[in-house]
Amino acid sequence: MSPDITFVAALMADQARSRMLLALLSGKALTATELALEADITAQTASSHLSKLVEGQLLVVRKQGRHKYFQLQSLEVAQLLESLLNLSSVLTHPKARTGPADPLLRKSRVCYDHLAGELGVGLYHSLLEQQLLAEHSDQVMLTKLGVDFFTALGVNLAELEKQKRPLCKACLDWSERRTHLAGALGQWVLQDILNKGWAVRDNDSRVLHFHLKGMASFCKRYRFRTSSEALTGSD
Amino acid sequence: MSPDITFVAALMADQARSRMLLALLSGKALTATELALEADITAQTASSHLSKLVEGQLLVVRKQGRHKYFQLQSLEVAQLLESLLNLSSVLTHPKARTGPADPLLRKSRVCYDHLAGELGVGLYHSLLEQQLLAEHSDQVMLTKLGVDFFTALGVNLAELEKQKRPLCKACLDWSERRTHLAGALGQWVLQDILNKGWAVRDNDSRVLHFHLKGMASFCKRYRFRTSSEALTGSD
DNA sequence: CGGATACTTCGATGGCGGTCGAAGCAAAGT
DNA sequence: ACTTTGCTTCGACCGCCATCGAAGTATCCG
Repeated sequence: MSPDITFVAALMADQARSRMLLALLSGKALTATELALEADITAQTASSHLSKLVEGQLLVVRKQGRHKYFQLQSLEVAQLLESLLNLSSVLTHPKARTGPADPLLRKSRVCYDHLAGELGVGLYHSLLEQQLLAEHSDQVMLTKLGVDFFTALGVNLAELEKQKRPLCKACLDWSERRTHLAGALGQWVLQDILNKGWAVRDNDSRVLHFHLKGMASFCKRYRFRTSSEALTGSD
Repeated sequence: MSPDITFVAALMADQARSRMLLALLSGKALTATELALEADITAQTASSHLSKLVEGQLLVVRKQGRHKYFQLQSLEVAQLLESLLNLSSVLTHPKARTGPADPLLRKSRVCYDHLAGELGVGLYHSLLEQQLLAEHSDQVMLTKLGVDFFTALGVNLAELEKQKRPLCKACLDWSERRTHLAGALGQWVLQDILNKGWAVRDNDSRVLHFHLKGMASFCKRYRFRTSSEALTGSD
């Protein structure tokens, strides 16, 4: 018997709630007040909606003093949101290619907590081709070579593996129609990019702006070429 | 600016409408009366809902005499439905693997109009490995080798290419987290499987039941092995 | 041609749920 | 200790929309 899809759909069918969910798609944790501003509603209305989203298991909440920080519950929630964005975009602009219309978003964007878009997919497939990563059925895992590779990069794999989430997870990428890397390792990669200053997050969207040298370093590190080496952003 | 996702979500947030949409996920064309039965509502209510789904571009309708046949508008609609099914399933049964719970659905099922599940993914990747198919960015296309391969199978590629849809299209598979083949060629493959009697459709679900010999023939034809050669269904 | 069937339209009904003013509790700051 | 800020709860209001009886149009069949 099919699961009931109306429950989840209804949670996303409200303007205020959808705005808050989309604001969280960048993977950031936002407070109730910030989300109320995002959705342009009062604090009490936001409180009511957020309660529904948490009970509905689409969001998780963490309390710090008087502040409550909300985040998307899982990668699956993020993916559904991207899927909705995709279809909504197609219906609005039928001639558009799959995925976000914005070329910047297509190139590199934050999906939840990891790198997506052309660069995200390029990374994943490069790792596959170099046999650092292996797919088996719906599982993805590092090979022995891959373990050595990332260990040499300074990744504490033992620590990452202690997390409740899988180390490597395949995330379906809507702009590229292929897979990019999610999971603890995917998150590490994004964090590393940011820590190294190779790219910066866009405050108002999910775009990840790579610098010229940052892009080159990223591609060199993971050994692949992009379809275009031309970049936005300054060095 | 993000597209408005509430419109699509709201169309799927109603019990009656979601039932009708899911009934159409197998790719069949159903009449308004059949859909009203599916959703357990009166003809007038169904008419009202179907009108919304057609105007909302989730369904297309074809009139034959006094009968009106409805179908899902596109692969994207099917994919969003699968994505919703997936998350709804995860929320209901957190320990479940991604994708349908039913092993039969995971093995081989109809996704819209083509083969999905383990077999669908196996096919796609086998074609890639044999270099009959090539991926480039978000496009998928037959290679010269691939053209020869399918021509030798009796596929009229010139005819398929005349269709408004792409010949090959990557469809993201929720149970396998990888890609299976959609598009005109994906449809041809499914039709060929059915025409040859290698498998039969399940009347009450999207399961595709392969016969023992049919499975062997399919794997031999496309040159790949499944994780298990054991099958349900009789020869 | 008349009756049956498929589907549509109209309009009324009533349940649902988003919204916010008012009030309250908890944490932080002065 | 008092004030400010973050967030929650309560309850009333009102707009939205699914639903179906009634009636109508179009097509099919004997």
